[in-house]
Formats: sequence, C-alpha cells, structure tokens
Amino acid sequence: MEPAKVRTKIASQIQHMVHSTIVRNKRFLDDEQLIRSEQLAVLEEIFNANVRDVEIKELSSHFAPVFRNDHPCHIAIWGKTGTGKTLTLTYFLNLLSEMCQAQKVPIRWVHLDLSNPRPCFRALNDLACLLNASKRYEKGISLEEMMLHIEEKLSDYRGYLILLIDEIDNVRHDKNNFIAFLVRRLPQQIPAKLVLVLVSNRLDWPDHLDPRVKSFLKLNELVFEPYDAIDLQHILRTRVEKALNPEAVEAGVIEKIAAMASREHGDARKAVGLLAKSAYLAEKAGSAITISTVDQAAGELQTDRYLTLLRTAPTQLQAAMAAVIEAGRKSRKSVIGTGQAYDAYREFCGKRNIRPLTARVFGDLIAELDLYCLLRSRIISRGRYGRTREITLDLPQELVDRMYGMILSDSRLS
DNA sequence: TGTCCACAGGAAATACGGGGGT
DNA sequence: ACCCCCGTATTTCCTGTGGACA
Repeated sequence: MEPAKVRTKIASQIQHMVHSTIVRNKRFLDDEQLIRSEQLAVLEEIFNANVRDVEIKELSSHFAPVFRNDHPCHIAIWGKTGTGKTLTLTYFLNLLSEMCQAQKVPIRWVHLDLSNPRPCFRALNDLACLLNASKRYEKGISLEEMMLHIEEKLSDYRGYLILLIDEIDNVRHDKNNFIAFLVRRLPQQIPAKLVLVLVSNRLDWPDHLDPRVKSFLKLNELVFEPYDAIDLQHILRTRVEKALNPEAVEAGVIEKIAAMASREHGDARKAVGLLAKSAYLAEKAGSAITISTVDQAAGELQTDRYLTLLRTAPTQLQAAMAAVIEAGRKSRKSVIGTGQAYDAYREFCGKRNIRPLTARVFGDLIAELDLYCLLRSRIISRGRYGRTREITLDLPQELVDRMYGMILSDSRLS
C-alpha cells in the first residue's frame, strides 16, 4: 500500500476510535496521571456530595484557632490505604490557605510524602528540599547540619507553618530522632507557629517512640473510616462523568462496583481501578460496560493479583508452588500429600540448580502459600498411614498454567 | 486397646547477612 | 576498611497427634 493511503486509513481508524470510544479521558481513571488542579477538581465534586464531611468538619474545628491567632496543636490522622487521607488533607489545606490569605493570616504548608520507606537523613533532606532550605544530598552532611539548614531557612518566618507528613511510620531506623527534631527542637528554634499533621495507616506507630518524645507529642486524633458503598458511588459517578462516555455505562454498574469494593476493602483507588479495567474490557469488546463486564474485570484483576503476588515472591516460594503444580499434574488426582510435594520440590530444585530447603521449611512454605490462597491445605489423618497435609489446587486451570509458566520464565531460576 | 505411620509444628542451635560503629 | 553485633533465615532435634489396623 502506498504511504498516502496508509496514512488516510490510519487516520480514519483513529477517527473511528475517537467516536466509538467509551473512554474519553483516560487520565481521570488514574490519579497518578492527574495534575494537581485536576485532582482538586475531582475532589471538589466528591466533597460537594458530602463524602468525608465528618472528617472535613473535624479538621475545620481543629484548625479554627488559626483565625483567632491561636496555636492549634498537632494532629494525627489514621486510616487504611485508599480512604482518601492524603487527598482530603491536600484539599483541606489548600482551602485553609486560601481563607487565610483572604484574611491576611500568614500561612504556609508543605507536604512531605514518605510513601516509600527512607532513613531519617533522607526524610530530613526531603523536608529541607521542600522548604527550599537546601539542595539534595546523597551524603556528606550530618543530620545536625541538615537541621541547621532548615532552622536557618525558617528563622524569619513568623506565620503558621503546617507540615503534612504522609506515612510517617516509614522513617526507618532512628525514627525517634526525626520526630524529636520536629516535636521538640524545631518549635523552639523557629518563630513560626508549627502544626504537624502526621498521617499513618498504623494505629500503633507512636508506641515505638521514645517516651520522652512521646510525652511532648500532644496530639489530636482523627480516624478516617473506610468509604461505604454510597460514598464510593459518588466517587465513581464523578469519574464516569470525567473519564468515560456516561451512556456506555449501563444502569447498576456503578452500584455493583461500589458494593463490591465497599464489601471487600472500602478502598477508593481500587474501586476506580475496577472501573478502569471494566471500561478497558468493554472498549476492547466494542460494547457498553455491563454488569457482566464488571464481573469479568474483577476476575482479571484477581488473576493479575495472584500473578504479581507470585512474581514478587521469593524464589523458594515460587519453587514450592511450581513443585505443587508439577506434583498435581503427575499424580492426576486432585489432592496430594506433603511427601509427594516435597519429592517434587527436590526434583524441581535439582533441575533448576536451586539449593533445596529442608522438609521443615517446606511445610512452612506450603502454609504460606495457603495463607495467600494460592492453594488450599488441611491436615488430615489417614490412620496408620500417617498424618499429612492434603494439598489442593482449586484455582482455575488457566490461572494455574499461567502461574506455572511465569515461574518457569523467572530470570532468577536459571 | 495398643501400635505405628508420616507427617505437623514447637524449640533450640546454627548460619547468614547487613548495618553501624570505629 | 574492618569488625562486631544483632536480627532473621534455616537446620536440627524432638515431641505430639488421629485414626486404621491387628
């Protein structure tokens, strides 16, 4: 085909895609891809629907002293992942600073995101960067100097300073040092009115703190409940309007996704993920999103979860899984005993040049796989023929085959 | 009723590895 | 750079167990 024709053909295909598409704006199905103003727009709509109303009210009353020139105390926020802690706080603090500006109250807030773990030094360095107090260091500067940088930078700021510290329990090693700096030292060294907002998904993190630091840490507490089905429906509707062609979403779909998500975890991100997957599947099939599309999408997400779980698992666990699959194929009965599985495991390790572990650990590996629901095992007694674990693979055959293939192709198994 | 199978799974011993101090 | 220490992974050792079978 000559180039010009190819070009018109592709162009018409694209045109077609644009018109027939279910997904209008893919980015609204994934928060990572949204720029800040878009995120806020989404939030605006969600909060207008009274979702997270209680929490916003709590926050408002906590920060109300700001307008009376008082000093609010620190606040700890707890809640599971996907309950919108970060987003709600970002939204709220933006709102707060707007109001403060209107009333000429000097305020500043920074968001220190520790969603992946890092040592005290990194956390401090990141904080310093956010405050424009220093450049990024790999090493070569002591904690002390870093703290001085921060203090110096803030030495002439007299307004409110709000530090939103996300996933604070991710500070490894000398967590005490980090908190102590924020709670005890910093407020004394700088004139600003410091308010810490400490976000975490573990209720028990202050328990590991040095008691001396802990006693200084006067906290107000706020817990984010998981979203319920109604909240999730609001959230999903907003996304459908922004990201999809609403006509392509059949009645009941949103309700179904919301119900599934709230029953399982109440995690909004996962709910939106399910919506995204459904939309993707429907688009591929050229149909609207129906209830059965959602079921299919949920199934695929489940499959993906199993596969990634296994992919990221330690080699020995993979080997154990592969051995169970092999043993299951060989015996052609649905159940296998620990002994057979262990034999298969040794054989597998021999072939692939892995050092086999003892039967004792192998038993623990099986228990772990059971925990992950990758297989099912129960202990039975066969009388004088001994006691053993009865291992069953009751996952769909297709999934088992994919898992097996994935393990074999793993680069760590040479 | 006692025996004995074929493991489970707890406890202690030991090997390993990585971080922190010097 | 080196070593030491400590937490974790693994091994070793051992006791316990439910029920078929004689």
